[in-house]
Amino acid sequence: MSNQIRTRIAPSPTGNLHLGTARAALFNYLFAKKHDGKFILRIEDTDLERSDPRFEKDILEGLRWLGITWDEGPINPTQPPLKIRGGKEGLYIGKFGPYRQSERIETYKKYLQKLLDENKAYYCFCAESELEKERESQKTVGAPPKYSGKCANLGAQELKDLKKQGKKSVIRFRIPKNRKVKFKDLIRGDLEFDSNLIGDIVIAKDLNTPLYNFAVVIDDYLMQISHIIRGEDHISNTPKQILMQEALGFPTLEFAHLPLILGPDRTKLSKRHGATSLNEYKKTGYLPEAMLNFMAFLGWNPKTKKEVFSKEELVAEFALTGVGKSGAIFNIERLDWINGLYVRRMGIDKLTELCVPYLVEAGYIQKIPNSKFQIPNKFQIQNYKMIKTDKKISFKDLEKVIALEQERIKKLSEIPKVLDFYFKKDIEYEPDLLIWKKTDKNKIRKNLEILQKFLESLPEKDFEKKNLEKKIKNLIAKEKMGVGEALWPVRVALSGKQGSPGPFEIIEVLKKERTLDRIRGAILKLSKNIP
RNA sequence: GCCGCCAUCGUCUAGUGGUUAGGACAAGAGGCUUUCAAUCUCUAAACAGGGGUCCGAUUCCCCUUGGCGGCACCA
Repeated sequence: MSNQIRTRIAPSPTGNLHLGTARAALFNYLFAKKHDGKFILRIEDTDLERSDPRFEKDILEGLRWLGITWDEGPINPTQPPLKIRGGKEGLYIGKFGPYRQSERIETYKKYLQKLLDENKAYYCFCAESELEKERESQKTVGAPPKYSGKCANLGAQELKDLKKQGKKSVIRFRIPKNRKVKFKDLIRGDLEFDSNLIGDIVIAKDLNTPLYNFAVVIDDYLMQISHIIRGEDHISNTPKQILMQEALGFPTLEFAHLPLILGPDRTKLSKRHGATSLNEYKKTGYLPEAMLNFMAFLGWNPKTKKEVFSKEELVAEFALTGVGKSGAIFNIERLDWINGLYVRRMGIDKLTELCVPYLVEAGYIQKIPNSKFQIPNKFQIQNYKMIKTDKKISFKDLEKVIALEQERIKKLSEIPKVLDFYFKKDIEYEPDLLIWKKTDKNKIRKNLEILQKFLESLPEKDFEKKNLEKKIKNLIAKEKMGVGEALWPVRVALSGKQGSPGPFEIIEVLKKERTLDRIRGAILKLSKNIP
């Protein structure tokens, strides 16, 4: 069992789920699954000041949204899948909750005491301001900024006195001198650090307040993590952690440092580059499958020409050897492309379901109470009322409307804007937009009038794309109108847009009455516009 | 400043001691078409520089340059 691959993601709940963290989670997940191992989630909330349950919730929900599930954790005592516990907030997703460092303080205390007893760690009473000054002066001399070791060898009496005075202290780990710390990074190869360049690091504020570098070492050991896959920004923490593992008698483990995700200016992706939280992308209407596919290619590639991967395919193909060494710029155009791809491939019922919230938010539709029903093996759907026109719309009709734009949108949030012509009562546009190329205005108006009359004569049931297209095309030929001169103005009259779905498709969803209203409106506009 | 990591089209990248240096996104041109989108075809676009090693380096080594990361009583 000890040979089992076990990976983990260890986010701190001091912010929403960052893209970098999500990608690291994905790589850890893929690596574990590929090798029939376990993937673990551990919330690193040792910094109580900055940690917030809200962020923990965001992290868990984000991972769940992506379909990155963890295989261990405290068992959910209350069966519902997503539940906020009273008192201390926490939540479970599926069967397991996350491990939380804040709940393991006693464990760390034991090991902290052990290091102290063995004189591998010591109390330090230096004030922060003192240390800062020290670092400053070291920098000006060109020396590596590190702790001087002032408190490293305090006598027992001295220590007692300082404690008695109530002087504030922290616990430092004694970094062994003259050590070349070597380790093999699975992505970068052999790496080496000189221990003399590392100062004795603070591993806890006190026995009950461990700090990151210490808690990670303990947990990775106790949770039997086999591979640490994390961002490149942790490379320089690695020698410290290895030295601590040695001091505690823990076996060492494998490391793999991922290239960073960069902003367009090639610096580590951060807020000033725009959205860095996964939930912002979710809100914009990126699909989890697309997000996953996109993130996997940030630093990894399958060495084949295949670009589109499901989660299962990623698991099958993933290998650490396919991970590159240099940072990758977060290229949103590529994300848009791949998201559009997934939008186009999606079943229309599912797509419609996902678009509804955006239409609700835009104030176009609202739920009709008690109209819910279940699609077998799928999800609950319901009917809606269109706010602007005060008409009902069934889920089926809504599907037809969304389908108009399925191949035109890149992300779900675009849907209200491109479909406003359907949900609004009246549309606004410049009369000149009705003019096809350089066609004469009167000609355009005449064409519209011919089409108007023709449509008026048609029964409601003929307002169906295939049928209608044939009939109108016949009419155009018969009247010798010219396809563009006839169809462009109709399309504009119906959509009010430079670009939109075709006129027949729009007519089908708009139906007879609304179609004719709009054509009449267009004719009126053109008449007014004549000098 | 110190330590470390990295370096192929604008971007993500494949690749090799001898290649027309390949693909994708984006860009441009064209086809289809009433518009947009989708789709199809085509075009332009890269081995940071300098030394070695070698018959031969984009590839191996060194240096330079550049970029980035870390250097907390954050993680």
